[in-house]
Amino acid sequence: MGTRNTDTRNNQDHLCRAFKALANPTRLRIYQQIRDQRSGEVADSGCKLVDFINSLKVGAPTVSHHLKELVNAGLIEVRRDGRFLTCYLREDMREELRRFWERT
Amino acid sequence: MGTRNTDTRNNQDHLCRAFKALANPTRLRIYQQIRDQRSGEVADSGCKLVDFINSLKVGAPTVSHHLKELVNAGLIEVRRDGRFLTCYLREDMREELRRFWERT
DNA sequence: TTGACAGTTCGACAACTATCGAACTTTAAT
DNA sequence: ATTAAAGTTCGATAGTTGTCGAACTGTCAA
Repeated sequence: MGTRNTDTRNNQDHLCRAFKALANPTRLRIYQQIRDQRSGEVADSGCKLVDFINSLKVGAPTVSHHLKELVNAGLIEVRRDGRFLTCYLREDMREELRRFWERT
Repeated sequence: MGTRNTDTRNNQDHLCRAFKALANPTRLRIYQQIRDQRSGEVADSGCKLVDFINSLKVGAPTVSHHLKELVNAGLIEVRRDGRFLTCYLREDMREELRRFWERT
């Protein structure tokens, strides 16, 4: 014992937190944009946070907050690139979620 | 115009509502149980609501509420079968979500 | 028809969330 | 050194959500 169904339970929480992060329209948009911009012409391009702030209709503090939620859920990661924050997709998480929705 | 990006937008909302429905541990459990019990030995078996009420650690009103959320999100459907409510997975929705997580 | 079980509706309440403006920090350009 | 832009932190507020108990509505079996 000790291990019990810890794996299953953690996995549940894991998935649940991911779904929660995507359960908000603004965050879902941000996530999709990061996902879709990846594999653009410039390799390793990513999305700049400032572009989200300028394009979305919510303020900078709100975008900052949402981004943190996505990071905490393990869906994306953020790196400083000169003056800007750039967002990258976490492929491992994406793969995990893909597996959840796989056909039986 | 008229059509605009209505499709994309609706799709967004659609997905968002699905993720929201799965963003709660109890609801995620219910969904997974329905999904996993489907294709059991007895064809068209489904899960009875009463079993959820007895196995989960939340009360009947709460289970009732959660089930409605899953139905409203289009993830499952519910039919009366004699004295019991039985839950079935909505394969169309599952397919839509599978596509969302597909590899690029 | 009565009783028991299955499930819903309602009102309440605590906890959580999205958003904002204001004030702050950090980074780089001049 | 100044300045400007990028981003964060804080406190407040309005709205949403999960849960419950109590009271209600079926639905079947005896």
